[in-house]
Amino acid sequence: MEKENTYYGVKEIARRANVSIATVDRVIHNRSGVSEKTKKKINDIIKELDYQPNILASRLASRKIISLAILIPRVSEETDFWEAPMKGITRAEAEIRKYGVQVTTFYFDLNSQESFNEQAALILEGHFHGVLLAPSFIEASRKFVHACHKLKIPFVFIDSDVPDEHNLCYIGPHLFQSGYVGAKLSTYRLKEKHKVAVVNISKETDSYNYLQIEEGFRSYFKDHDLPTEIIRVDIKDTDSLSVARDLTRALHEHEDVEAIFVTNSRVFSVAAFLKKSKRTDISLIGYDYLKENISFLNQGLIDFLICHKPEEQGYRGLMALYQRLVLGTPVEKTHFMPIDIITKENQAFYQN
Amino acid sequence: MEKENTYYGVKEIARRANVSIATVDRVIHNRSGVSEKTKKKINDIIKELDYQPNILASRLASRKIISLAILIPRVSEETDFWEAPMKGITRAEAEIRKYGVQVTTFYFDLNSQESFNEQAALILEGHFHGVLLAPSFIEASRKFVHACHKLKIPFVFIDSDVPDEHNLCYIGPHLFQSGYVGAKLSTYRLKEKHKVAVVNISKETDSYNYLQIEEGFRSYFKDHDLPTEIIRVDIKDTDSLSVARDLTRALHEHEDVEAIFVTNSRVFSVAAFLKKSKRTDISLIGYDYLKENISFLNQGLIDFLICHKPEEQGYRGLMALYQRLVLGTPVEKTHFMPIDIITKENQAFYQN
DNA sequence: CTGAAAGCGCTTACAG
DNA sequence: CTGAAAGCGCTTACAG
Repeated sequence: MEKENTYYGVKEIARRANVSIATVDRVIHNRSGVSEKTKKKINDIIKELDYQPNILASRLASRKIISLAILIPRVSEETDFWEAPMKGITRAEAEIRKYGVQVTTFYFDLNSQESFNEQAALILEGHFHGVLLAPSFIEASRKFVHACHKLKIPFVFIDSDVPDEHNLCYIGPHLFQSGYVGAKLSTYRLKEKHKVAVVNISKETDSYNYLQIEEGFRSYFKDHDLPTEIIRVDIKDTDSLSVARDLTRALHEHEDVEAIFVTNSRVFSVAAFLKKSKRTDISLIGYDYLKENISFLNQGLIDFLICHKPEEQGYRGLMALYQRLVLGTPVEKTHFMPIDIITKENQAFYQN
Repeated sequence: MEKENTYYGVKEIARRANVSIATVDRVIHNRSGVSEKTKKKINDIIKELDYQPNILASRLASRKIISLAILIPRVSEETDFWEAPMKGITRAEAEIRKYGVQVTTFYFDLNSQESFNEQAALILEGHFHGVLLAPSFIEASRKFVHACHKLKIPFVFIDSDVPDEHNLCYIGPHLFQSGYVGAKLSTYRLKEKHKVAVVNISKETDSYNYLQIEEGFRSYFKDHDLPTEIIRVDIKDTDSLSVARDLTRALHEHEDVEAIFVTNSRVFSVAAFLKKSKRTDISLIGYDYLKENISFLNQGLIDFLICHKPEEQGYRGLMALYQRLVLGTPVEKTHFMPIDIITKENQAFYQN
């Protein structure tokens, strides 16, 4: 019950260095206006005492606001995937608000690179202290983060990565390995024919992300010397009618497809198609814990969903900026999310 | 950049109520010595202003230490499962230490109920403000938590539950459903014979926990009208020799077992046996992300591991006490952990 | 280059 | 039953 830790604070440092606490504060925060001599003296004492600043006191005393910007896709009618990261962001915000952190969210339209650029420009004008973004448009994101880097604004990627940038960190899936897991799950109900389809439903079917996933997917079959034939179906129009049309054609050409792997969360539209066309013989694997997907999972039309904890991505992304800007502690450059496997049986307890 | 929130604190409440902040403080903390009249006046203002106390300031000003006790199994040579919850506990402790929380851990021996009772008695003497425990011995735990309840010490269960107690909350798996998932995973490589074995390796093979898991396991086959025959193997001596001996006997009696489901983390000893006896035809499912288990998973001897985030259980368990004792916010009575499915392919990114 | 003093929003004796 | 004052460990103008 007694307080064992003989805690040393700025006061004790000041006493030992024969200076005022204001000077100690200057040294702690690397502010200018301290002679090299006293600076060294104070730093030595800090080291000796293994001084740990009290963030509570620090944030309480400082009325400085730290403002962060979020740049993510708007939730569309097509998919509410981005609700989950937003939920994580909101949760993190609630936790760090009391430390004087303020968050502003900017939404762009996944179908419009222009909207991304517009919002990015707004952020640049806003003099934020840090940025969290989903770099859905790679080249546009590159330009934007270069500007951030010039302004010394730290930025964090979630959901997908842009390699070789000066980002504070990346928080999201290891896409190749995720595709690899998808392949494994696709093999469970394979029979003699061994034909599977990779289905891409997206305006940008050859974006870096999808290519990574597909590469992982194909590698699994190679690594295991499986005779499986892999066909690829690209569906650029994401509405359900187009999906049904394109799938009808593909399955007509390849009658003996036994499994379909959808590379993103739009697997529900494939499930709906399979249901309508009574093709429950085909096993179906896709992404993300969306209400629609879970419904098809429970109906047995989707066999597996893979999920990368989108909510946690948002949460951790914001906390990484907080760590950097408020606590000043180091942040790991890459944080891969788990590749969670969701089935009908375990879905009820899944945590995004 | 500007501070938008017009924040009202005790000072403003005091001003409006025409009292001192000391009196406001008394009302906020429900301390005695305030007339009903002023109490009501202050409470009304608090409601009107939607006053949210600033925990930073509160913990900074208060030099009160909150001491918590942990009662969990010691890590044994047989299994290092309990390292994970401990890691979570340590992480939570680091986070809340600055709020004046102090944690003391008491270890008991999973093979000795006596050691549990001894440690429990020590905790009762220690005047702790809260307790986190793994109720491995149900009856002994019942007695202990009754004593806690009498002393008004809140307590939290992790890993397994003791129903109908006055616990603050339970954080752990839904055991029935976990067995259900285990059953599903056991069916993947089933062929014509359809015979599976449930293997219990524990001193207490009919503890409540294992029974729950087994019930879930059996229910899956019933629910799906599968003709599967389920045999049960109880192994009371947990060393590898005994396991090998008992398994040899069981597999001799039942030559056509196609899958083995081990109800706890000791699946590695079954894997070792299968490896030695070259029975890679048998598919193997078990529990927990232990080094040894992962090794066998990677060798292909274990097909699936189920995991309930033991580290998170420890973390959340401690945070629940913190929530109750420091923040005073409500805590959910039951928090089921996800039932995670781990394979060779996704294990590298698993988060305990 | 340095320091004295006020203040952040609370809690805690102490006095009445 | 109530209040004045000191203090928690910092930061922030301001003065020199």
